[in-house]
Amino acid sequence: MITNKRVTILNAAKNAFSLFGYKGTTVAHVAKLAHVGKGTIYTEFKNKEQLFEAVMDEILNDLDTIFQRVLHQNERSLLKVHRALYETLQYRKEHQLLIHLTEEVNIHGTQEAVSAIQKVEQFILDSLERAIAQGVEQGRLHVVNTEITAFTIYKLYIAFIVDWEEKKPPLSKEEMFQVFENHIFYGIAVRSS
Amino acid sequence: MITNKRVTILNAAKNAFSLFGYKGTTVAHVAKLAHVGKGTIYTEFKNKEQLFEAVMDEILNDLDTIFQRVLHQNERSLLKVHRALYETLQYRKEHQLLIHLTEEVNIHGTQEAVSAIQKVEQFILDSLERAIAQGVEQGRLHVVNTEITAFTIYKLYIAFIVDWEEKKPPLSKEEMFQVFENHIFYGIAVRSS
DNA sequence: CAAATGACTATTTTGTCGTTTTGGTCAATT
DNA sequence: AATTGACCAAAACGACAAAATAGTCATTTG
Repeated sequence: MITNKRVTILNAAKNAFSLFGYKGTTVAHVAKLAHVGKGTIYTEFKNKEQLFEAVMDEILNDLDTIFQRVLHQNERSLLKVHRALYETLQYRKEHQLLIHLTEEVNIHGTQEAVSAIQKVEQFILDSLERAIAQGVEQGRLHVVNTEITAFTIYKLYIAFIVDWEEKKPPLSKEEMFQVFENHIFYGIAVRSS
Repeated sequence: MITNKRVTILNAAKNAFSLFGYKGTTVAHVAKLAHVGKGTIYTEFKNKEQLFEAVMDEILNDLDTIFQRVLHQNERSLLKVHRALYETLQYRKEHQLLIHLTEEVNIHGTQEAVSAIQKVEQFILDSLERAIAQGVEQGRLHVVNTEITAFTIYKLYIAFIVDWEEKKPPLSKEEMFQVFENHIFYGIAVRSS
């Protein structure tokens, strides 16, 4: 066995949490998936919560990778921010674990699920804010308060990806970009003179 | 007694629902508040659900009044839309019943509460869309799709009035307007030439 | 006698308590 | 020394009883 114990357990846990959510996965189940005894898990992780946090950290890493990759591409600020956010939320939407956690928060009020989602949300907001600040420094964006702007853009995307799709056909990546461009970026005001 | 039976019951119900939400108010309680027998309620309303819907209709009426009043003032489109939405959401936020209903939806998944809130939300979206269409006709706004723009603006306000306040000090009416103006109306793009 | 009523019934909600499951430990095993 | 799974206390579940509530209807009332 070349992979070490910790990684093996972590992968098993990632799968289990992804399939069944936080409450839905038992430590015994993770142990079975990882082909280790239950006690072994407790030699690597203090308790179930810490195991879960380790898994979440991996996911935050994935998100970071996505953000870094997109933000280093050579595009105009606007498109960058859009692409970064869109891909992040797409990943978030597709990732079974995050879906399960969101459902868990609505059904039981699992504390772990709540703070996990908050952590992910805060991470996205922070990354977004940095991207915007970058645009401001380059003189490409006119922004009074980067935190407010990051919040605005984030909520707008969430609204379209989550709420809009509850009653209307989903917007494509390009349509989302149009909305973003027309509203946030250029504004709906008709310019006189 | 000059007020008729139906109105008396409706007022009592409005108070009761406002104080305790849908699940929290019992028909017996409404009867006592209205100083009528429980059976009397069932001569005017088919069941608890219909009584509740009658109360909700009154509230939608209030909202309509607010919208009409603001929209007939002589101001530029932007300010109108802002003011209409802000006052509507302010009313919504202050009205005990709507607060209780929102909480109810989060705790139990009361069907009545869900559809009531959806109804209110749809009403606001429709009114907003009409206000925007008006601005477009007058050549004051450049909008591709009034439904999408209404949705965008509405969600933005909700985000600031509900989510933002969970972690940051609330924005004043003027600050809200600034955000609205900077992002949706003028856009954050820096204009060259 | 038509409208109003509250005691009554059927249904839903809440509380309880014994059973099962699960997170975490630790003495036995490798 | 590292690993393990039987074991234990605590939490979750669920079946059932008790309480609360929506809705009905025979009786009362103005």
